[in-house]
Amino acid sequence: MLRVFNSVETSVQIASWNVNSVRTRLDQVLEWLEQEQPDLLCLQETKVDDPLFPVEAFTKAGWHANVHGQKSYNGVALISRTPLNDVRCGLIGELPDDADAKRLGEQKRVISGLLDGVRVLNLYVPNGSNLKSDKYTYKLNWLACLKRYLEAPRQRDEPLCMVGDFNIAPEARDIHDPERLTGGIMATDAERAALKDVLGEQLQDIFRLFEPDAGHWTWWDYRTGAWARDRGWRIDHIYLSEELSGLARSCRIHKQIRGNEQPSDHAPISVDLNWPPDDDDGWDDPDPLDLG
DNA sequence: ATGGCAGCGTCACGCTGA
Repeated sequence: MLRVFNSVETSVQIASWNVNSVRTRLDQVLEWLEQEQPDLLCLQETKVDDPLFPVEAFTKAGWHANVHGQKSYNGVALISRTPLNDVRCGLIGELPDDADAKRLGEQKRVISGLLDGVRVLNLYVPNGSNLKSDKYTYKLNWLACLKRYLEAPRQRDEPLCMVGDFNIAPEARDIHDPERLTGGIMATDAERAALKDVLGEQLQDIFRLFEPDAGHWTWWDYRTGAWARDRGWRIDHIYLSEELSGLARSCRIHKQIRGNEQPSDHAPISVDLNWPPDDDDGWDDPDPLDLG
């Protein structure tokens, strides 16, 4: 819920976590919510059909759950302290009679809702498998569809917080071994260009506003002892539209969660925003870079 | 160059993820 720091300053925390099965990770998710108390947690890879989603466990703990899932694969959810407004599932609905969008919507990868007037868009971008796979083409098509979705007038008018598992490392500094891995899946020029196209001039990778260095990862492969060797990728991101990016106080990767017993292969990420903006207190807003 | 680990569905192992 909104935390009041003084009479005029409020803050909202939005988080994202690919949990790799919400049922297997349920206790860890509830524990993290209890500790961190975000206003909204966006989940990806819930891997469960809606009737089997453990809604009650969240309700009992005082959370609201909006779900958009499927059996075994994909699946996204919004877990919030207060009810969200105008929850929408999928990219379709904004692109009338678009067969391509409908086909891409068969996989449950998108859910969004309004939190205090901010459109929070929770994404699970396709992985793409390998460069020769049909899934790779699907990934690029999916990103092109997302771009058109964001360009629709209704989307452009709302302050946007776009979060999730993007399955793309935007730059060399987002991979533990860029020399070896650049050009492979999650690090091709085509994927990076498609993501840049989605972002346009308006959406900022908010983690990079606070941390320019390499060595900050959100995903560590289960195999090859990647976690023990800290060989990771930064593929989970938070993007903010122009009116929000100046209000970010911090952006954190909750790395220690990857060290849990039976962990997800992803760590949560979160952003703290001064929201709603305070514009009538007679003081200049502090530079968020000075607060890191 | 390849596989490795984990979860799912369904009960021995193939599919998928990243």
